[in-house]
Amino acid sequence: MHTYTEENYLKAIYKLSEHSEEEVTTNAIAELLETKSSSVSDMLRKLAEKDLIHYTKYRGVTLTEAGRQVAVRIIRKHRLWEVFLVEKLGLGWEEVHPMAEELEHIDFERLIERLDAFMGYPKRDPHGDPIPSASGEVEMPRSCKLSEMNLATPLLVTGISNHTTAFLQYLDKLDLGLGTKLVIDEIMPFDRSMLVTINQGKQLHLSHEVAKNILAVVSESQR
Amino acid sequence: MHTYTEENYLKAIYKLSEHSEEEVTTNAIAELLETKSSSVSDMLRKLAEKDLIHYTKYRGVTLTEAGRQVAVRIIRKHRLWEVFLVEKLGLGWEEVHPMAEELEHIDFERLIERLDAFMGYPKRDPHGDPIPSASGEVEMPRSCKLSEMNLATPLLVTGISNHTTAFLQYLDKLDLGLGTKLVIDEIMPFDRSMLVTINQGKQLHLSHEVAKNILAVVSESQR
DNA sequence: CTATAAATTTAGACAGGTCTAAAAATAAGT
DNA sequence: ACTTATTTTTAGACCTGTCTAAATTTATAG
Ligand SMILES: [Mn+2]
Ligand SMILES: [Mn+2]
Ligand SMILES: [Mn+2]
Ligand SMILES: [Mn+2]
Repeated sequence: MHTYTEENYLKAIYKLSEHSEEEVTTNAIAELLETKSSSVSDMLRKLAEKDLIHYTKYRGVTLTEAGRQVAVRIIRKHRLWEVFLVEKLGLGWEEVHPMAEELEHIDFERLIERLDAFMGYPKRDPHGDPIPSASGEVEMPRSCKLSEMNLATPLLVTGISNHTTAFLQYLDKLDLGLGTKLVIDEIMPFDRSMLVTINQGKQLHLSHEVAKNILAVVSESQR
Repeated sequence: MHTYTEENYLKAIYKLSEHSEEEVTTNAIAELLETKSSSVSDMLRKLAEKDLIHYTKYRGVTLTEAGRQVAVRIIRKHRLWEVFLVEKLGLGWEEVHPMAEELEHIDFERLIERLDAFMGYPKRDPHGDPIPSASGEVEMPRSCKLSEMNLATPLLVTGISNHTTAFLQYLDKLDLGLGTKLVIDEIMPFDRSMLVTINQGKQLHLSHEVAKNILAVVSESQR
């Protein structure tokens, strides 16, 4: 249908516009895709030609409905494969992302549908991200960055917004993962690092950078 | 490592040299890959440059050991994925080949190894083809074409050498698959079609073209 | 051995994608 | 408003892989 490259551009634009209403910039895409902005400019022209994006030169881009459908479908496949790799093949959540980056481009309706069924129609991937439905709906979870939450409130870790191997391995070492209960005990003003207690036990010291990449909700159990 | 295209050429050369000692010709590759012979010539020059094939202009090609390793590894992945698609996802043997054509290019050592383990280290794919080992050994099954076997001998179907959807669906309709026991009752001299009895029951009429693509061995039970 | 046919390779063009360097447009600073 | 800095786009080149048409080599048939 589309080339792998086109798909990667559409996915990048989707991810960059996911959490804000602003137009996506050429440089932002170049940085995410580790390519040059001149290459991005070129590709934007082509994608606009195919009506996959709205593009005004020098002004940035947004996805058209057609472009959004393509992007969401890729993300659906990416996350379904990640569930498979972790749940069925027993691979670690820190190593599956690069594999899913390639598997996501394979496009057979029956394969996706069967994979979904085999996994029991999962709602979230191993990093806590929502799996878009076959019709392209994405449930936007209302979790917040740990770095923006309040002291002394029972919290539940529901997502990780940095999928690099290094970061996920670090969380493993800390014994911190999806479903971990935690309370912020103290926030250091000078570097915004924090002390937290996990699962009513061990106390950890998390840098602001780490806390920014952990998503949490206020724990149900206290309501 | 290599591009998908290079991999497809190496696989094609492997398949064409699998059952004969002769050099593989440019035209044979072009036909298998549904491309033009001028494109093949070009690619052969590049593959020889990378020492993946032995190539003498106008004389045909053979794989080097390095080239063979690449080809066999692709085939290993192709067949492992086919087992997964049929055994775990419940897809039909007639529809998995195009999917495996794409999955075979995804190359992560740990993924292959885990997939192999998940499937219980299968020896054959859903079409009866042997799955190469991780170290590149391929057990060459000594089955023969049904079209070349003798009358009145108990036979066992062990492989299918045509993976097209149309052919496999036809076999499904005939109730003929891997593991089917059969005896050749009669061979019509004028068109070499044959009457066979399967599983000691139904009698079928198979064209020579069909019989050529069914692989069988003399059934153990009679020895 | 020579003429023709078949197979193969080369030449030249093109499409998709990337890069560097240069030009153009927009944003920022005073 | 004017000048400078930043962002973005264009120009020109290159790489991979494909094609058609033409040239070359090898095979086949008298
Ligand atoms: Mn991922
Ligand atoms: Mn994920
Ligand atoms: Mn196959
Ligand atoms: Mn097969």
